[in-house]
Amino acid sequence: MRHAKSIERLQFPDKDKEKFEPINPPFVGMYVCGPTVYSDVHLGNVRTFLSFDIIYRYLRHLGYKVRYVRNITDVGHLESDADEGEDKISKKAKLENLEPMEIVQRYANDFHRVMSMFNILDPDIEPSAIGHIQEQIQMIETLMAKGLAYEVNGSVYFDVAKYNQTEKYGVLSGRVLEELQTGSRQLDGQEEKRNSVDFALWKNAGTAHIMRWKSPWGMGFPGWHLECSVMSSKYLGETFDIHGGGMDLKFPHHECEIAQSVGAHGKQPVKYWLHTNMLTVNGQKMSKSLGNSFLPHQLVTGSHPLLSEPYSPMTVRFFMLQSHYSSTLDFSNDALKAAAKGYKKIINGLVLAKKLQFAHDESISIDAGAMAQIDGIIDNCYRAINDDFNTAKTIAQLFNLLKK
RNA sequence: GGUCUCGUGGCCGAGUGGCUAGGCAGAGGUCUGCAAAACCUUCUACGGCGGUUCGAAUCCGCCCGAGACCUCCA
Repeated sequence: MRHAKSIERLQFPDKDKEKFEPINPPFVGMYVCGPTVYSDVHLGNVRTFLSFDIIYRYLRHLGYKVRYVRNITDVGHLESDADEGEDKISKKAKLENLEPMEIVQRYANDFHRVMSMFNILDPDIEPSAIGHIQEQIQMIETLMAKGLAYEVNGSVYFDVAKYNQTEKYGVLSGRVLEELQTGSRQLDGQEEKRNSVDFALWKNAGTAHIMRWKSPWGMGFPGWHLECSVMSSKYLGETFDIHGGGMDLKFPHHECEIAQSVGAHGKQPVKYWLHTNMLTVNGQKMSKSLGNSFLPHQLVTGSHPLLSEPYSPMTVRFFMLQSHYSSTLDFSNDALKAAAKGYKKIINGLVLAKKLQFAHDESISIDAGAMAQIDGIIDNCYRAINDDFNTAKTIAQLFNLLKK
């Protein structure tokens, strides 16, 4: 690949850009926080996985041997941080009178269907939290042995204040522990914790709970943040290259992950953190709780009230790639309409270019100037995608190429 | 309330100090029996007020507006 140069820049926690250098080239370890499978994935979720699909594909294109791990969260994600906070899957199972594993299976299947609908490649490993209960218990034991976790009534919490004595909690998201403590709202049912910022590693669960496992602290289930620390280190090592996820996971989820991993292994788990920004609707984040979700099938059928017509998954893919992954992107009918036309244009060009390849004729002299121009634009394409995977810039270059 | 981000032409959306972003829409044109498609040309910018600089959409300050996180969320 003549034009394939190494990625020059990548976004960092401190917002500076640096050259991307894998820890053990040509291998790259990449972990992305996957979905909690308790309901349908919406287009906001899709945007994140699409962004990392591009990154995964591009790294492979450059010749890196990528191991891409994307988890499925099937236990431990609480409705709230309060003691009576219920597991999302468990709640849904009760609601629909189904086995929790039926819920997990149903929405995991749905997730996979949606991923393939958008032509998003499968990860190399897709581990689930339930499949790693033993490893999670082991990590808790390690943290307890180091004095970074404590048990209360069969639940185990991470001691953030203790951790903060030797490490800094909150660096990734720019938080300061003292401010978090004074600024945090008063939540009910937190008497068990020594500190409001402490988070659960293991939650005690009585017989009323349908999802519970045996542990040294009694029957219960693992906390949400723990699975990612456990599974990423198991499959990618204690320090790996890229960790991704939605911006809304930066705090507290990723912050807690760092604390757990540093606490247990004594080193930073991740070299490059990448966070994708939110898909918005009328300027507001698309989220399940706000009720402004667009579901993939609503898009394809055009059945959402805000859509004037159906749009293909590839149109949406194109639409999303016209912005940078770290910017918010507003979802609207007009924007999709424009994307549909633009996408068609670029595909027409691609089809045409493929036809041209079979028309080589030795008798026709090649215009050197035009060739140089085309080479220049192709170079620009690589420069654009190398610049923190800037797909918007890259697409603009592709349109320039089209004109030649 | 605290922390942070953003504010680009009719719409979407790149761009971090000087060099055309791009797409969609609009206008004009080429082609065509008409229409469509395709292609060519082209108009409309940088929230406001100051400051730094030879020069700012780009850096700094203040103001206005929007959003995110702080509590489950990709």
